[in-house]
Amino acid sequence: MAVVVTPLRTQAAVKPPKNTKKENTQKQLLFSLVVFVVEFFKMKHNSNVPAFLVKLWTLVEDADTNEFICWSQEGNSFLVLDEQHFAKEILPKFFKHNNMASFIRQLNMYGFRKVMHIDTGIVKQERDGPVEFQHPYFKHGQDNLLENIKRKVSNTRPEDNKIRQEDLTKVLESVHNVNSKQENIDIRLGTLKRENEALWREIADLRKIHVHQQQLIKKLIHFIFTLVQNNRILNLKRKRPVLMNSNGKKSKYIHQIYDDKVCVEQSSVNSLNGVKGSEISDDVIICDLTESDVEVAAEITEGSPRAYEQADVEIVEVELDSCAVLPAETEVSTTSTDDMKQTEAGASAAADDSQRSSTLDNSGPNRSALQLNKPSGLSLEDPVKMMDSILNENGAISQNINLLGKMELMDYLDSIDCSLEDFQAMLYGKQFGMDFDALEESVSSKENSSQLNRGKREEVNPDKQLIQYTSCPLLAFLDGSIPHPELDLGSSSSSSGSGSDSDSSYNAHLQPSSSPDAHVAAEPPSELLDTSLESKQPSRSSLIRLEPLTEAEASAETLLYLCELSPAGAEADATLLDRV
Amino acid sequence: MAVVVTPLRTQAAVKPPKNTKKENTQKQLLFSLVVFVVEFFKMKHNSNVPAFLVKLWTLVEDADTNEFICWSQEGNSFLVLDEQHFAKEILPKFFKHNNMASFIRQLNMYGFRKVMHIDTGIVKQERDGPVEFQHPYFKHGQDNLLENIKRKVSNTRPEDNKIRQEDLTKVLESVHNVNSKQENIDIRLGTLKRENEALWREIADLRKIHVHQQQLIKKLIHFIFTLVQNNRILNLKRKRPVLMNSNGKKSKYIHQIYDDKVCVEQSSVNSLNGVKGSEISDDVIICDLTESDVEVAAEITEGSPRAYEQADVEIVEVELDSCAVLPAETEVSTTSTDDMKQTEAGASAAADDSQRSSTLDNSGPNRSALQLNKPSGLSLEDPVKMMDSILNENGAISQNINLLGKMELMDYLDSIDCSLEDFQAMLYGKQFGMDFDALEESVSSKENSSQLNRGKREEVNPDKQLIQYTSCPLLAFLDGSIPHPELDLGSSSSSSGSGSDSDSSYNAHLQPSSSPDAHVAAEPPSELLDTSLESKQPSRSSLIRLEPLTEAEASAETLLYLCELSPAGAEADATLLDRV
DNA sequence: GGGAATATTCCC
DNA sequence: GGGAATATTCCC
Repeated sequence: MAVVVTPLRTQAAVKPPKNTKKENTQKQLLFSLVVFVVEFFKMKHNSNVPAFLVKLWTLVEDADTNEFICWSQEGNSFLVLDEQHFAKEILPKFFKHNNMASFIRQLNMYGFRKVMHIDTGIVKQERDGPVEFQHPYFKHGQDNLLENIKRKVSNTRPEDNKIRQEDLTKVLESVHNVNSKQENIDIRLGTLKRENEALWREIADLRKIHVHQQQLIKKLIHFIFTLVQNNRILNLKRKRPVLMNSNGKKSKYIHQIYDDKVCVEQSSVNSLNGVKGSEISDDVIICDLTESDVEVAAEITEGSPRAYEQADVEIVEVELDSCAVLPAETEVSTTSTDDMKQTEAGASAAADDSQRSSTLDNSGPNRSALQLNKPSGLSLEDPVKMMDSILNENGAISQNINLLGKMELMDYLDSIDCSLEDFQAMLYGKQFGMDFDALEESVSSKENSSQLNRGKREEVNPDKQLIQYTSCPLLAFLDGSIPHPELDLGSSSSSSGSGSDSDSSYNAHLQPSSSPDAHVAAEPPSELLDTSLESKQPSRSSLIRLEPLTEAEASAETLLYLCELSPAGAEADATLLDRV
Repeated sequence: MAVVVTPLRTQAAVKPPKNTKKENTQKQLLFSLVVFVVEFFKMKHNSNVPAFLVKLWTLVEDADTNEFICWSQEGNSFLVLDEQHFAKEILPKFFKHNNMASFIRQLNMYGFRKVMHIDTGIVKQERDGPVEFQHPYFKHGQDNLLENIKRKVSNTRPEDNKIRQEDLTKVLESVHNVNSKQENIDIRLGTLKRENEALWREIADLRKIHVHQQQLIKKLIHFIFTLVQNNRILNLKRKRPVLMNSNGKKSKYIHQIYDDKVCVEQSSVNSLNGVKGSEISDDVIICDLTESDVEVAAEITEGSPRAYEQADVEIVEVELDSCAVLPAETEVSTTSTDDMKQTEAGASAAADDSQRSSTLDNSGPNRSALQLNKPSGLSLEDPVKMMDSILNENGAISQNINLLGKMELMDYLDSIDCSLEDFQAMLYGKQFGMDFDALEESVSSKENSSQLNRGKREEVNPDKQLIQYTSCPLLAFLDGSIPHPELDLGSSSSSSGSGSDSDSSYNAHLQPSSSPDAHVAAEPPSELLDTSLESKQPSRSSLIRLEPLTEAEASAETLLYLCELSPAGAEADATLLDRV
């Protein structure tokens, strides 16, 4: 199959045809003219106006083709009059095709719009009728505007890219958001972790304190129990010989105790003599005593035993702070109870028939004393008063004591006195060899973490501040129980009382709930610690080392042992208790 | 300017030219043939082989053009022999141009490669020499392969898109990663938050316990102090009349105390008689006593005061667990000390000249007793032994007691006995009205959070389990101090002792450090709580309500007050202490 | 009118 | 050889 195609065409664009044989003279001339026009135009406007626009401009301007294509009347659009002939005869002279569609496609490509005539537009859409195209920058006589006409760059791709770009931007934006969120969360996580560690540390501290305190309480109560036992043995000794000496009172008390209740009856109020001033709060009457008053009182108390008129007994109680005698500020509290308790089955059975021969009364009508008046039932009262009342109940029981040998009694009293003083001295003598630097360090680290908490973000409740507790319950106790260290230090001569914080300061930290609310775990910590942020707990190490360690250190270490009783020790203790 | 271009060209592609005037017959024929070939080819292969490939195939196959373009010898490539003539004479018949460059551009566009001849390639690159092109699917006689030849789609855009797509995929991937990370972190954050809340709750609990315990300790020691004071007053009363009765021993002790130390000297070891069995641990000798032994001992103790041969004194101490007399299991410990302490300046000054008339000894060579041998200095010893020693020191002081009026002494002893028994009854009588359901609830919530901890991620240390402490220190104390509830319940007749956990179980939870290590805060919690995870703390509420509340509840509430002393109450207490 | 593939040209 | 702009064709 031999196919020979002879296209007789010209280069419509810039370059002259190379060695085209058999081109006739006319065509070569026309071609040269087109080339010249395009090149001239480009030179004239010094711009890269696309070949299509130059050719179109030339075509419309050319008067020779006005019967097929020409300017409109106003000169802002052009008309194609004979579409068929224009495509087949005119187009090939300028373009590489003879298709009106391709020509229109190019027009559209450069932003030309077909001018729609309202009258003819919809009705006839006449075939072979003239078609009109316009472009804002394609105007008669203004070829300088041509350079503003831009061919549409493939509409899809850039738009697509733009959309993609926008998507990408959004995605990147969200990534950045997520990243910053994550950083925030990381920071919070770190803060929480640090807080958690601090919490665990504090819990460890508190647990140790708890154990210490438990052991201490155990020992204290054990101590008291032992006193009771000693007392009981003495009671046994003194009660057996006097079984027949009965007035019915003793057995009554024993029955009361058998019912295993404590029933404190109304106390009697004694008159006050020689009292310089008094504070009255509820049932408590507190009297200021001068030194002479105390001496008078002591002399009165020193007097020989006198007859006790009342069925209920009263006893003088002198409270002394930290083993020091402060004559000018001595409080003497007096109360009376008629209650007695007996918990020991065997002893009570043995003592069932024993009687109380008489009641003792150490307080006279002219005694200088503080008096505590207890309400009946003694429930739900001020604990201080309660404790005082318990203490004062001691006086209510001193009945059958005269049946015991005087030597034995004095022996026992002295033994109690001695051991109590030992104990007291140990408590106030010296503090423990705790590592207070470590405590301070932990305090400062907690402060750092709290600063982090405040500086960074919400949700970290600044109220959730950690409070450094002293890891030694006895220390804390002393802090709470010695209101005025200077007074204490100045007055205590026998015990090396360590300086300590004021009671109020400590309480401000602890924020103890003032009501006996049982819902301990239900309360959010922030409520518990509302005001604890403001007050800073002063370092205790300086207080601890105020006085050099002396021989009393041995006692201190002993007490430390009391507080840090090992499980083995506790079990040994339990075994002891078990076998008693 | 009139430009007339007359392109004489043919439609190289499919469609026949429409109404092209002045096309000669030959050209129309050729055009028809090309169209036929292309359409025939498409029909034959039923595929859309691009026009360029069909035209090229036709051109190479056509024998008439073999002098310009033809197959190679092997038939897997084609040769363009006369490039100049081929471009100007042959190309226009098939394409809309007469440029060899455009032809080669199309070849490259479809993946054709120029065949480089090694001998001629670099050396001459001869002009007008034949050029050879090949394509794997452009082979002589195999037109069916043509459909495998694909025009390169604009390399830039799809690649660009592909790259963009890859980037987008990566970005989305990272976003997903970040999101999942964030979810994980959120979970951990939630876990940490819950843990934190639990920790805060526990800290609140522990702080309350701490406060409770502190108040309890305060009250206990206050109680003991008051006993001391009472004792001291009695001592004052009994000592003043006997100032001249001196043997020098008393002043020695007073001086020791003035140096504010506790110095316990070596105790004497007494012989053991009538002992059924003995446990020896360190310095402690624990003896099992039969009931008859105790009775014997009691009878011996009940005997009339005898002469005390030793300078140091010994006293019998009987420890009883929870107020119950267990005659078969009574432990009697005996120690001797020569130490006495006096912390009260005024009292000591007044008593400076007082003397110890004699020493008391309750232990005979044939006494059935437990004996505690204390080392000198009594430092760093077992706290149990320490406490025992303190208690036993009570015996060391019972000297001048016989100088006091017998009535007074008995009165005081009974008062102490009564108050102690009251206290004891209160401790064992009834527990507080705490909200134990709330406690249990918090326990279960903590278990939930711990399960979360284990199920989710690393870093959440499973050892960091929270332990529910009883919020009542006295409860905890009772738990720890009553090893065998059934024994206790069975034996204690007077006090309503509440059932409790065994001592060992409780200790397993607390994990108290067995060494007096002062670095409390430095230890990680996991070490503290190593074994505490496994054991579950049984609910205490059932134990608490074992017995209905009786009249003793009043005492219990009183003790509750003791434990929950309000700051105001503490200050009132402090004021009292201050003024004493 | 315009999307899309191919074609042609221009340029590196 | 190939990127890129423009041109042409095809198609919706």
